[in-house]
Formats: sequence, structure tokens, C-alpha cells
Amino acid sequence: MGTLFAPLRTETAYQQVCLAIEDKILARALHPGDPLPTETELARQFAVNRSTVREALRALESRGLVMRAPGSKRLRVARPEAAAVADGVSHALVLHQITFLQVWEAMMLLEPELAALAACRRNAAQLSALEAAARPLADNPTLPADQAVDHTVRFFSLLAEACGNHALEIAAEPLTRLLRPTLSRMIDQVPQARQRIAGAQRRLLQALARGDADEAREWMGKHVRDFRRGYELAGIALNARVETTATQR
Amino acid sequence: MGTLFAPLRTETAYQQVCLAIEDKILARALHPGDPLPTETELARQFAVNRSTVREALRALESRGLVMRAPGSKRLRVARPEAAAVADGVSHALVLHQITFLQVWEAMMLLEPELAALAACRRNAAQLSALEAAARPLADNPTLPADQAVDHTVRFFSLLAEACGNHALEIAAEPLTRLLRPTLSRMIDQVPQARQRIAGAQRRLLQALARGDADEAREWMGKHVRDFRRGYELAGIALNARVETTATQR
DNA sequence: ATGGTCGGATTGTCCGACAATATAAGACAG
DNA sequence: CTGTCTTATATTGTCGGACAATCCGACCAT
Repeated sequence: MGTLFAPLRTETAYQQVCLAIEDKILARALHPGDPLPTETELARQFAVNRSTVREALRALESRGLVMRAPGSKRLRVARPEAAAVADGVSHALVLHQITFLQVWEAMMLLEPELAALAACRRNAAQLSALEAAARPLADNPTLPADQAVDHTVRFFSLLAEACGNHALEIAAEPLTRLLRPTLSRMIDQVPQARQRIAGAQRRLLQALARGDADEAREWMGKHVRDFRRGYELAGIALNARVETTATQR
Repeated sequence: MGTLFAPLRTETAYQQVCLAIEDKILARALHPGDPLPTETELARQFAVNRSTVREALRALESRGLVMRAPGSKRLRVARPEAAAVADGVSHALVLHQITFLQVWEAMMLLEPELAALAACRRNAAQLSALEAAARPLADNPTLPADQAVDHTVRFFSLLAEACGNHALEIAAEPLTRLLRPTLSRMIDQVPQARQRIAGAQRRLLQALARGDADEAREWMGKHVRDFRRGYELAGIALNARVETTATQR
């Protein structure tokens, strides 16, 4: 077993540049919001060609470690937002051929506790944002499926945000995202789906407003369980691989 | 509130190329393992310069959607491995200034259930891999802290792998990774830490071997709770921001 | 302060080049 | 025919330079 030599890694120039900048960001030598030096300046400092720097920057950019403010040219140090991270994770899950059942199992585990935490920690703004997200579906029982899905998914995201734990928020976000593609089919084919969702959201909101963690957990459990039943009713195989819609960003 | 216009997005060429390839991969038009066309060929097809293609490829590469086999020139379609995804997530969490307490809270939620699932679903190979990971620490109560950390973390990873749910595995991996940097400090300063860890792992293994989900959940709960106590004993502030070690890849 | 003009700086994209080396093709011995 | 060696070709990594578009800052006039 004791291998004497490890396969030696010769890192290309753009990888080294990428790692160097990444390390500086993670070590907080560069703070989110700070403008990055210009490409020519970086090329000068690393003593490489501008093209090489650019390749490194594209790698950092795609991971959300650097971003540019909308309508701006300059790259700035950033921290990857939940949405960006979730994107990467959900892509990985799709390619790993995750089944709906696995996604559901993970949601069953996370979401109720997440709701319980949110009941204790949500602030007023988050609560009203959640109420706003629930309203369209509650007011209009014949909302087009697309919009119903949007609001359902958004409700989950807002709730995760309200739970006061970024780690859990980021863990949960990809799951709801994977729900989306099949959800509209389900909502279309199961007549009572909209009403069940609206009902669960209403009870959840009441629990959140009261700060009743147990009640919130309870209803989120019912809510997530409903999805599974809905899929069964809609005839969607539970062991079908989850798909993905076109990249949302 | 009602903004009339949305900020219009003009996507640059390399972004379009990147998205085009990404879509093809996610839609399974390109399968993992398939070799990608050469850069010149891609440049021809997209009718852009090779430099532009390269920038797109670097973005895909950094997200693990394409990789090159070691010692190979050609890029191949790949699926992001758990390790790669966890890397991105943990970086995000670090930059979001997650506290140890939040990481611990998330682990408290995930790990016991994950252990329970693993008890039901682990196969023989996974079990023996777990045993092998636990052995060094069990045999040698004075193992250097670094190695003790390695094996502790590895045990978590293997357990996640054995739970039979990729979604949960990928959700849990970043958490244990965030544990690592501070863990060696804790193990060094708390004399009984090694023994507690080894004991918990032993009981967990027994439960896993028997397929006893409840027992596994129970002991994983104790195990994770121990970390918190260990941190308190070591005088590590629970609301300290988690850090990151140099990139591991 | 607001709005308009202008020049320099910066990025996005292109072109062409070359060394290093992986890959494929061919030659050759067993 | 199979396996190994040699050679030629293709491909990538990196470089240098170029140019249009456009963002930024300064300067100016109201």
C-alpha cells in the first residue's frame, strides 16, 4: 500500500493564478466588494500574459468568487450567493442521476426543522416577505401552473433564508430547485394541489407569526409529504431521475 | 414598486459558449466521459476565436462539468464530484462568515439521520471502509492531531457516502470540511477527545453492522454533541467564524 | 447639484505564433 | 499477428499584439 511517490501535479499558469487569487480571497486579504486589479495589472504582477489572467478570472467568476456590478466593467471580489451555489449543486445532483425520491427524502429531513428554526428566528421583514409570496396562490385558486410553481418554490427559499442559518439555507436551496421542473406537471394534473399548497402555506404562516416551532415543523412535514402524494397521484414515477430546466441566473 | 423595465442582459460571447455547452451536458446530449471537441473545432462551430472558447472552457472546468483525465490533453465531459461541489459550498460558507455554531447546528440536524439511513442501506464494502477509517484512531490513542482529524473527517465522508442518498451526501460534505481547520486545535487541547471520538465511532460501527438505525442515530447524536462540548472545553468561541485551510483538491 | 462633452483606461474579442507533448500512424522485430 | 519503437500530426498552453466598444472620471456649462 505504501506508495513511495504521489502523482506529481504540474499546475498550469492559469490554475496557479486562479489559486493565488482564490487563496487571497478566502484568507480575507481581499474583501467582498473590493475591486480586483485590472487584467493588465494582474498580468504584470504574475508576469504572465493577459490571456492567461483572463482564463483564471473566468474560473473564479463562474464560481461566484468575483463578480461585476451590473453595467460595470471592473471585476470585484464577491461572495458566492446562495442562488449561485445552489446552481452548481443542483447541476451536480442532476448529473448524478438523483431520483425524485432522494430529493424528497432530503427535503423531508431538512425542511421541517428549517421551518421550526424559522419560527423562532424570523424577523418581521422576512415574515411579511413570506406572506407576500403566499398571497397570489391563496387569492387565486386558478393561477397558471408556472406562476404557482414560482410562488411555491419562492416560499421555500424565503423560509430557508428566515431560518437564520446560512449553512442550512444553502443546503436546502438546491433541493427546491430540483423540484421545479416536475412540479408544474404535478400541479397541472392534480386538481387539489394548488389548494393543498395554499393551505399548508397558510398554516405555516400562522405558526411562523406566532413563533410556534412545533406547529411549523408539523405543517412543513405535511406540506412536503403532500408533494410525494401529489407525484404519485400525477403518475410521476418516484424513482425517475430529476431533470433540470435551462440555467436560471 | 412596479418597475417597468428589467435590466437588460447582454451576454458576452464566452458566456454564450459556456451556457451552450452546459445546456448540452445537462440535457444529457453529452454524456460524462465523452470527449469534448477540440478547442479549434469548437471555435469553428461557434464561429468565435479559440481564446473565447478557452475562457468558456475554464468556466466549465472550474465547476467540474468538464475534466481532463490525469496526464491527458483532451477535455472530457464529467459530472462534478462530491468533493468538488463541497469545495464550492464550503468556500461560500466561509465567505458568508458562518459561525461554528451554525455548522454544528446543521450537522446536528443532518448527521444523525444520515447515520440512521446508512445503518439500513450500507453495503459490505462501505462498512469495511468505515471500519478501516476508524481503526487507526482506535488502535493508537496518541495519534498526532493531524492524522486524528483526517480520520475523523474521513469517517463522516464515508458515512455520508453509505447513506444511499447523493443529495444528503453532498449536503453534508461541506459541513465536515468546515470542521477540519479548528478540529486539530480542539483535539490537541482536550485530552479525552481522541478517546471520545474513537468510542463513538466504535459504537456507530456496531450499530451499522447490525443495521440498527435507532442506535446509529443515537450515537451519531452523541458524537456530534461531543464536538460542541470539546470546542467549549478547548475555549474556542462557538460564535467564531469558521475559517478555511488552503484549497484541497 | 444637474446634465453634457471628451479623453483615457479597461474589457471583449480577434489574429497569429510557437514550444511542449499527447495521440495517431506507420515501421519493424518477434 | 502482436507488441514495441519511431515518427508525424494534432492539440493545448502561453505568448505578443491589435482594435472596437464602452465604462469612468474629469471637466465644463447651466
